[in-house]
Amino acid sequence: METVRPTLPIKRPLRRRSLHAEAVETLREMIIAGELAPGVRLIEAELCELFHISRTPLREALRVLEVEGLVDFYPNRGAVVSTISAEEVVQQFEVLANLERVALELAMARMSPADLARLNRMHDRMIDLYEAKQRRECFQKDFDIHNRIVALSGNPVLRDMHAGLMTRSRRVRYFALHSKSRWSEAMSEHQAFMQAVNDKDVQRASMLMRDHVLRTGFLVGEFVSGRIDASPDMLSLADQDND
Amino acid sequence: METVRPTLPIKRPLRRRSLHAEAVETLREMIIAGELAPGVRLIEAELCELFHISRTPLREALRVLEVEGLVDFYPNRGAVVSTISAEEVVQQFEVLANLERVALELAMARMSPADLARLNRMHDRMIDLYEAKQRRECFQKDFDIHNRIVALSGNPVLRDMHAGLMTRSRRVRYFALHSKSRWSEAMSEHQAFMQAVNDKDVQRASMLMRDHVLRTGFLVGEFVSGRIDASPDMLSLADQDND
DNA sequence: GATTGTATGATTGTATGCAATATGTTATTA
DNA sequence: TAATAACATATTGCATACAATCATACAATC
Repeated sequence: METVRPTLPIKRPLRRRSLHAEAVETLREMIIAGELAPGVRLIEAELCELFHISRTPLREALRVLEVEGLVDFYPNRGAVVSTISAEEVVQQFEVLANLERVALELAMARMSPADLARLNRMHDRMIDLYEAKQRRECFQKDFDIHNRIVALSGNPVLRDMHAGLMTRSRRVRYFALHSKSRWSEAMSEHQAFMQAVNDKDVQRASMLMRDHVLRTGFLVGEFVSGRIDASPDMLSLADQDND
Repeated sequence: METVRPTLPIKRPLRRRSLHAEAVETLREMIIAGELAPGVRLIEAELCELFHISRTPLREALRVLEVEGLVDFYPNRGAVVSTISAEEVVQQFEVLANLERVALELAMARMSPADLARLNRMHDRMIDLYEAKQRRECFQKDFDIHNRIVALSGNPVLRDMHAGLMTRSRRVRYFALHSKSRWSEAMSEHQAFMQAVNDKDVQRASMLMRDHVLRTGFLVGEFVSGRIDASPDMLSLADQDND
């Protein structure tokens, strides 16, 4: 029999992360933020200089982003930030909508009363922010609520899949709430499915959730395809930067 | 008006693929086939020698497989073939089941009568193979039917996501049909949802599909966790190799 | 004038070498 | 003897160098 030695609790993350991992993260953020716009060529030498790393870890980072769908490779000609067509946006949101629908079904079956109470608080807080016209914070809370519901599904595979799809569509997602009318519409939809959640009406709640996300996707798709353009109705998130 | 010149048909791919892409594909197949078992250490130098390539493209390949979930990296200590816990199997199948449920809903809304006819033919063929005890072929047809339904959803994003999840779970999936009783049960479930499909009962069909896949996942999970082991009921696919 | 051939520079694809880190073994000390 | 230290080895992380490929410009040809 072996002596049971006390081991260190868990390997401390505290590790200097690898250069390629840093590069992945930074590039991903730059792409999502639009700092690297769709279609932009990613020339290895330039990025190497920017990050002060060599091509080896940089190339590994680009491969990762390729699998994630943020970068397209053209053999022997390099990488570009992937473009998203309106069609693909709609397809992504169709999947996203159904993932969230399923997530809500699972969440309603699994979450505790405390979880539900917290979700209601998040929702109420979002409505407050809406009424206070705190657009940026409201937008963030909306985002948090969706992610929270996915987390409450209790399925990490589902969560990861959802997160991956969100990453790919986040670049264009904020378009959806650029219109005041859509904003209020979205709030109503949230009200509706939260009502169903509290009524324990799984069928109704999950359908309302799906349709809510589908509607968002439809509008984002319209925007991307240029059928909706800047109008007096538009409001920018940027003009809230000074708070 | 321009003269209509005969143009070359379509852009031929005809490109020599890169070493890293070849490595990804080969390694992926080796892992899925179980040739590289879960937990096996992947030492770069060894794989380089095996493939006759240098470490640079090999490392890129490993990064891709990491994102795909087939390989785990331990910083400064290398890569191993990822292991799948019973818990994760169940989670994967829970998502897979719901993706196929959604796929069937969409497919039923979108597919043509010809598509439906073809699906019915595939199903009938599978049943024939089952009754002829052509296990390997029946298994393959089952697989094809599921993939066909996902394709009929008309959503490439959904298709890719499904394919990715299938890749990760395919390593253990064949366990599911190792039992004769499960095999016949699975055929009944196929019969049932195909009946609902032909009845245009979307709700019923999609639920039957989901439950069919969930049940498969449950059994695979039991198998992986060791609660089901080799029994007289088991039948191997291998003993059909000589056909 | 449009097409084809050729040269040049830019960029990617791959191989290799060195430094950093982890693991295992032996020596040392309390 | 148990713990620690010191060293040796194996392996990864990264940087660099070279080869292959592509884009562009310009000359040659019909």
